[in-house]
Order: sequence, then C-alpha cells, then structure tokens
Amino acid sequence: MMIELRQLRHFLAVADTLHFGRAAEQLGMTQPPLSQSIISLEKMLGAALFLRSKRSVALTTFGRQWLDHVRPAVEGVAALTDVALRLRTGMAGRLSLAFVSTADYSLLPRLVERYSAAFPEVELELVEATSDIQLGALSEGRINAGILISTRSSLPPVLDYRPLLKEPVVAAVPEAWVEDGRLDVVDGHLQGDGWMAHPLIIFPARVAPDFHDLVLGFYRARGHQPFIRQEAIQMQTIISLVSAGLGMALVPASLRNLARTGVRYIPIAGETPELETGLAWRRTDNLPTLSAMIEIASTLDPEA
Amino acid sequence: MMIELRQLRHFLAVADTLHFGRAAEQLGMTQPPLSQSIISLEKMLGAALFLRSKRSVALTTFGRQWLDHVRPAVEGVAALTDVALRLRTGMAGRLSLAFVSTADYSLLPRLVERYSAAFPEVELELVEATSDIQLGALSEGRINAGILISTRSSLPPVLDYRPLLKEPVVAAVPEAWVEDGRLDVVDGHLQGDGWMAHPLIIFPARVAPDFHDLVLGFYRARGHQPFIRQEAIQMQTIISLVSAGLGMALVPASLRNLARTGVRYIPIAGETPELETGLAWRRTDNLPTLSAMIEIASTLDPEA
DNA sequence: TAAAAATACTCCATAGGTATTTTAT
DNA sequence: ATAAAATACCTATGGAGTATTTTTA
Repeated sequence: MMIELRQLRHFLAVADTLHFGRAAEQLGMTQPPLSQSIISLEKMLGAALFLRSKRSVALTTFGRQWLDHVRPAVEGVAALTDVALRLRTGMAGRLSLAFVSTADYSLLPRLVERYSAAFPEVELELVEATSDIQLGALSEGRINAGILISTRSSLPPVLDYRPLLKEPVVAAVPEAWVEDGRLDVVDGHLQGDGWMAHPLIIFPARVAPDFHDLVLGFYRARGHQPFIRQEAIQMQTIISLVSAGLGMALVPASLRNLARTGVRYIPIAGETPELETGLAWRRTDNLPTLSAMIEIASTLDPEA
Repeated sequence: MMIELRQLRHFLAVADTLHFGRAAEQLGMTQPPLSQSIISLEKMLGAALFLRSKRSVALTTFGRQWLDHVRPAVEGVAALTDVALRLRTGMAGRLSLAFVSTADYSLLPRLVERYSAAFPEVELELVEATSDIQLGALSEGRINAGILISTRSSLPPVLDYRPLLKEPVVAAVPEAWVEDGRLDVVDGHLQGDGWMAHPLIIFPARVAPDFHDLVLGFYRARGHQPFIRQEAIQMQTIISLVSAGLGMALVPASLRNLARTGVRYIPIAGETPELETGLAWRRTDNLPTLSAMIEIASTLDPEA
C-alpha cells in the first residue's frame, strides 16, 4: 500500500481545522469518508496522528512532528502545476543563445537586460561564437538562437531570421597614423580613397562571409583592392593589432564602445556600407522561451 | 482536476525507461492504462511530455524540464514514509531535556555525546534549570525529561525516575584558607570537625531540597549547625563566592572539572554523604525519543 | 441532550485489465 | 512481419455518500 496525495491533503485539512466536520467541508466531501481516510493513513504509518475525544481533536506529538514534513512535501507537488504552466509559457526554462563578438558592445547587453528583466526565471545560456559556428550549432540543435552577421538570403531555409541592428562601418585606425598625417581626416571623417591603400586587418571569409564580402565589395566599388595584412577571428584581436600599428580595420560602429589606447574610430565620408546583425533560429523550434526571446528582440530599436 | 501522485510515478517510470511496456511492467500494471494515464496527464498540463513514434519514445523539451521538478517532488512525498518510521522509532524527532547546573561537568556531556552519536537526527533541546523548576516543567509537559537531584521517594507519583550518578560531596574552599592554615588538611583530606565552623555557601532549600537536606543532615549528624553565610542558585555563582573568600561550600565531586583560580576542591576524611543525580520523566510520556534517551541513560556507568 | 466522531452499508467513478487495432520499421 | 503504442471495452476496487450509532461534555 502506498501513501497517496489525497490522504495527505486530508491530513493537512484536519490538522488545520482540528475538526473532522469542518475539514471535510473544506475538502468538499462528507465527514465519514474523511474519518476513514485518516484512520487508514494512521494504520499505514503505524501510529496515531490525532487524539480524538468526542468533543475535541488534537494532534499527537507524532502527528505534529510529521506535519512539519508533510506540508512542504505536498506543497512541492502542488507547485508542479505552476511550474508546468511557466515552462509552457516561457516564463521559466532554459534558452541557449549564441552571439558574435561584435554584438558584445551594444546589442547583446540591451537584449539580455530586457529579456532577463521580463523573464527572470529563465536560465539564459550565452555562448560567444562566430557566425559560421553558430549556423552549425543551430542546425544540430546545440543552441536555440544565434545573434549573427548574415543576410536572410544566405541562410539555410530551415532557419528563420529577424534583423536586429543596422549600423554603418567605421574605420579603426592606429592613432599614430592620424598624428603623422598619413590619413586625410576632415571634420572627423576619412576623406577620399587614399586610406584604401593602407594595410587592412580583416575577419577571414570562412568565419563571417557576409562581413568579409561587405568589406571587399566596398573596396571594389571604389575601384580598389585591399592590401590584407592579417586575418583574425576575434574583434578583440583585430583591435589589438590596430593598436599595435599593424594596420587599420573596418568595423561595426558599435565597436566604438571598445575603447583602446592607440586606436581611433573614424567614420568614412560619403556612402558607407551598412552591416546587419540579426537573430536566427530553427523554424521548427517551438521552445516557449525562444518565442519570448524573438518577441523581445523584435521590440529593440534597429537603429540604436 | 488535480494531479495525483500515481500519475507522477507513471510519468517517472516512462521517463526512466522511455518504453511504455517496460515502464508498465516496472509499475506492476499493463501498458494500456499507463498510456491512458500519461495522455490524461498531458491533457491536464496542456502540453506533450513525450514524442512517440511507434518505435521509440523520447521526452519533449518540456517533458525533460518538467522532469527535473517532478522527481524531487515525488521523492519528497516518498520520504514521508521513512520520516514517519524514524519519528515512530525515536530515530528522528525532538527531545526537550532539562538539567541541573551540577550535571554540566560530567554527566550531561557524556549523556549528550552518547545520545547524539546514536541518534544524530534528533533535535535535542537542552535547558538548564534547578530541580524544583524541572518538576514543574515536567508535570506541565514543557520538557520531556530532566536531570535533577532528588530521591525516588520525594518525586510525585506521575513521574518515573532512574538514578544516573552517585558521587561523594567534596569541600570547595578558598585557597587562602588552605595557605593560612585555617583548615586541617592531611593527605589532601579535610580532617576532623573544625572546618564545620566556617561560613558556608549553599543552595536554597526551595531550589534543591534534597541537596540542602543532605548538607544540613551531614552537619547535624556530627553535632554541628552550619553558619550559612550566603545562598545562591547557580553552581557557578557558588564557586565565584568561594573564590572571593566569602565562605566554603559542599559540592558534588564532579564539580572539580570547574577549575577556578582561588578555589581548591578537597575531599572530606571519613564517612561522607553521597549525592544522587538522576533522570526523571512523566510515566505517561511515550515519546519514542524519550524511550531512547532512557535507554542510553541506563547504560551510563553510575560511578564514573 | 447535543455535538461530533465512528460504524455500517451502498454506490459509482475510475484505475486498471483484456482484446484488438494501428503504425512505423 | 513485428514490436510497440493507441483504442475500445470491461471489471472491480475503493473513495465517497447516506443513515445510524456511540460517546462525552
């Protein structure tokens, strides 16, 4: 024979009211079966829970001590219904989100702040990864969503996508270059095409093909070919190399939040390419926490 | 409709085996009602727990996350049976034990050490109280047992009693008295009756009548009347007064463990009265933890 | 004598059983 | 062809109801 929840609820009701009649009423049943239920519970336990004289009911010492254990146990089970509801609606659960290093400086903090304010019970797992790694992780189901640099057209059809941020590209240049007049800076903007001859540090094409293409396309459109001095997969690394004077780089404008001695961020005069960062996820992934994340992401100002 | 334990156990079994047939076997039932049970559970929750193709069963994401909450909740309820058993047998629970201050120096530490080694889950509530206070607390049910100084014959009949320790009385005297030769000490023992003329510090009769009578009886048997300089209810206080040179005191031998500068404990030559400390409890109190305590107490060496 | 729990019985809801069908491999 | 889950239907246990008795304050 096994203790059932019903009996425990019966016990709690009687313990609370110390009156079989009223307890039964509270439970929506009549008194006799409640007496039966308690008696059978006492038999199972091998000890009396209540001392009943015909005029009054009191807990035995054993009953009082057991009560202290029963209440939390029953509440634990009762809570399962709420837990299920919160899991279903995305109020609780887990979400694994990858992001490219460039999202670190504006997009990710804003998104995470909003999301975890709205869903504090969700365990948000954040992993930094390049766009190509993210695409693999998404299709293999290792992450639920990714903040990456791509365009809708270049994504596999199993993924859905929403743009989050459009930002211009700015030049990250060694401070020395500005001071020795190697660059033509007017009104805080890079002028002309002269700078295009200087050595460039860039993401490898494999890692972020769309970003790579964007930069090369920009040079080509102005009739130039970049002198690629070095490739690096981390934004941090690229900026370090710039700071060391190895070359310049074209980076998303939000990277200005990554201040570094010896590095200046300078907008480019004229038509500049815009870089799009967006959120991608599996169309078939109907995880409630993911839906909530997409919802929140959609409310972010794409120009900020 | 309310979730019942049975369904949760069903869920756990299927989640563990990922096979309705084997899970049913494990549960001692057949497969069809198990399928029904899970289906009804899923309906209650409003979400699928399992993805079943005809050849394989897998948890949904929701199922996996909910499982993490269900298992501890069900285990919590299952543990109630064990808890009840431990409460019934005195393996767990509470015990309120009072003790006189003189028990502090030998009896109580030995008893508590043994008891809590044997019953580590029992919450032992220790309160220091004089014998008369303990008798009141016992009859009013505020404590379950008391270590007190009394004799079986002087206890009310509702209480049961077991002697724990018989020890001689020794004299606690100011060190100065030994040095200035005011006391006749030979072979480390107080000789003769001369010391009986010195001022005495003693427990009030109200607080420990048996101890009080014992001391007075001792003087009377030798044809003396003590000069009572001061009364005090705490052993600590009595020893402080001795240390201050206010007088001497007759105290249980185990009090030698309470070292104090300026105080010397000296045995009395010849026939000395023995003091009995024992455990008292209500005959009608059938608290399992109390029975265990009486059991342990009986194994203590009464001469130690 | 009245309030409240226990006892005696009756009933039906449902947990679980049996037989069968469906479906994916 | 077969293993495994779902469906359909049946059975019976036991949880809950009604009527009554017992008890003690």
